[in-house]
Amino acid sequence: MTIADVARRAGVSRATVSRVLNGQHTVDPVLAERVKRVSRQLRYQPSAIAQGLARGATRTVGVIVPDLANPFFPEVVKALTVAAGRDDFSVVVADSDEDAKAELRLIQDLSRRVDGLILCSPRADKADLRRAVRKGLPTVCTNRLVDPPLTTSVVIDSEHGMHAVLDHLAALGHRRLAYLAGPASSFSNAERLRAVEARWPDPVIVATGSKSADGYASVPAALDAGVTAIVCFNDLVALGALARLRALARAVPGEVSVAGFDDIATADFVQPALTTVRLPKAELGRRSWELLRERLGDGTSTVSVRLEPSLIVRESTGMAPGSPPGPPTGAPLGSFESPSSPN
Amino acid sequence: MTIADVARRAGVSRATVSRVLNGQHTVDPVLAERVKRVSRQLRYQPSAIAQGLARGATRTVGVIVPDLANPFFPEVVKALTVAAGRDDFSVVVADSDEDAKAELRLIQDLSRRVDGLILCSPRADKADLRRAVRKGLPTVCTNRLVDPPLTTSVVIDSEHGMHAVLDHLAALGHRRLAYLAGPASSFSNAERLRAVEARWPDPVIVATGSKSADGYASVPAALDAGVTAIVCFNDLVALGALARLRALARAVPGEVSVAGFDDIATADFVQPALTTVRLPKAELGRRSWELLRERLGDGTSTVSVRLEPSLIVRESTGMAPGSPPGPPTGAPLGSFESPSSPN
DNA sequence: GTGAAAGCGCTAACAC
DNA sequence: GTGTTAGCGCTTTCAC
Repeated sequence: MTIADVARRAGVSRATVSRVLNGQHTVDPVLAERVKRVSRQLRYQPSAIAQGLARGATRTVGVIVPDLANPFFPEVVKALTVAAGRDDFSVVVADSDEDAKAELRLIQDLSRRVDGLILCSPRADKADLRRAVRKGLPTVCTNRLVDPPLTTSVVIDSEHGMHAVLDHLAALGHRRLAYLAGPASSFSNAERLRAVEARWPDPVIVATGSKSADGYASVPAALDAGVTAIVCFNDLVALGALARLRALARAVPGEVSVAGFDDIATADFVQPALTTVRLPKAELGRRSWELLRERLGDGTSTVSVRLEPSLIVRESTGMAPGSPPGPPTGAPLGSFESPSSPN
Repeated sequence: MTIADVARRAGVSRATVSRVLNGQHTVDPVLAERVKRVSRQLRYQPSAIAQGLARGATRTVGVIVPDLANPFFPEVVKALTVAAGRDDFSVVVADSDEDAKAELRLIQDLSRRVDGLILCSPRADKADLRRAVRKGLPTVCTNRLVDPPLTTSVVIDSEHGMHAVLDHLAALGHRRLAYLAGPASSFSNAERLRAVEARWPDPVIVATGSKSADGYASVPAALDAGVTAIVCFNDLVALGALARLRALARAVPGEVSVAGFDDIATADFVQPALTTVRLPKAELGRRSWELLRERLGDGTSTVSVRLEPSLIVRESTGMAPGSPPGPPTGAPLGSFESPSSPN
């Protein structure tokens, strides 16, 4: 079932079929109608492969994420897909399983079949990334700055987000705090880590991963250091931490407060509901697409975008044990939102 | 950067380059080495598009899921991707957002660019599905039987799974039970629904969706009917139900027991830990690939596979209020696992 | 307005 | 062994 079949049955040339099917208005309405009818009854579907080769473009973009099982990424991908779809682009998703090598392989593989790439929270190191993307196709990164002129990024103001939780916790009277640090290869983690260390006196840093099981495993280390507050790399880790604290019979937020990052849907459905730094997931996806679309066009837009997170205070954070009753001495923060702004 | 560039620089024909790069051993080792060296230093990457057109096959399969944000699907997809990767196939994932129309569009779109399709829990109706897949490329469905000879499936024995929870609940003394039914378009839901109605006397059926917010919203209706046990379409819904019960100050499992389906990772990290029917997600993915691979080969393997779920008893289910203390009268079930078996 | 023909980058007969 | 050649299914000048 090729364009030739349609052309023959419609008594026109393949060129004409192509014109009609691509909405060129330069065709006799009568012929156009005939072509449409025939291709409909033949259930003709042009081969995207052949179109891709002939056009030199596939109208497809690839997005690579470290872990689809972390609901954060699907949220971003969904918004991205909708936005790209509006511009008639398809998106294909791939999961690197938090593995830098696999990520690099996926970049290579996808590069051969798509018009552009969106790397969500890429884990590969700078040099490898630069090499993989070099001379390659239009690429945008989310959650990471990579060689700015080469690649354009949409990032989150992690410092702001971290400061927001930290100030909130300080106002509640907490003095000893732990940060459950995520993957060493995560740029967001590095930024968050830097922000805690800069803002909080002598924080306890516990290296962990990005999954609930990691959070579960890391709680004892934090507790041993005598903390009353635990800030986690992400919500999945925070969920694990909550579970461990419960297993250890530590009241949350009575004895220890817990906060996460991301604001995945589940954060609001657990007990106690999770206080977290919400990242604008949908906007992250949308903006990523917009940036990529620009690069796909003229090619050399070099602006990056920075989005602002917002603190969502729920039930997992409260007064530090032994703090004076009544409102905290710091300014009440509550749940504040900051508008995101381009940069 | 095409194969012609490599050929020129290596002083051979394009055919030879192609042979070398495709691992044909029919080439002079000296030439082969030279070709490899040149293509390496030119950083040559064959165009998957051109290869696809020339070979008539892309070595890529598409998988369509209703909702990537439900961790159940990423688990399946991950296992599927690993299995396909072992056979040198790439996987592209698409999310239909629980929308039958979108799903059909995705089938159409992907059909034009992949060698085979895996439809996870497809939501479109039988007729549309049959039409979309008809004469189309090799397809396998998971979680749904669709026109068996046309499409081959890997399904879960939902009846068995439902019976397991139901028996467990009955043994705990429950008499009034609600089933929070998922999307009407879900085959799994239809099967589970049929199983409750066949096995439980006068169950309360509450129509809901597939997300936590749906579960949250549906709890009052169940409570109004005076139930002491709630079985949910999936774990996400169960998480929402748990949250609502807490908001309503109903003790779980003291006053009401809750169970889900799937066993997503989070099920074990919430409070109380969720009793659920575990579906063999990894095996679902693996078997789907194996079935598709067979169809990709000779083409007409027509066997389907049925996998067995297992009841995982955690903390969200307990004795019905007012039941006699001591062990339940029914046979103790605990957490039992049944080996999955082909069919 | 329409068709013929060239070509996208690759593979695979088929000769040599 | 290796090169020549003919496509794969489509788009797109370029004549007519």
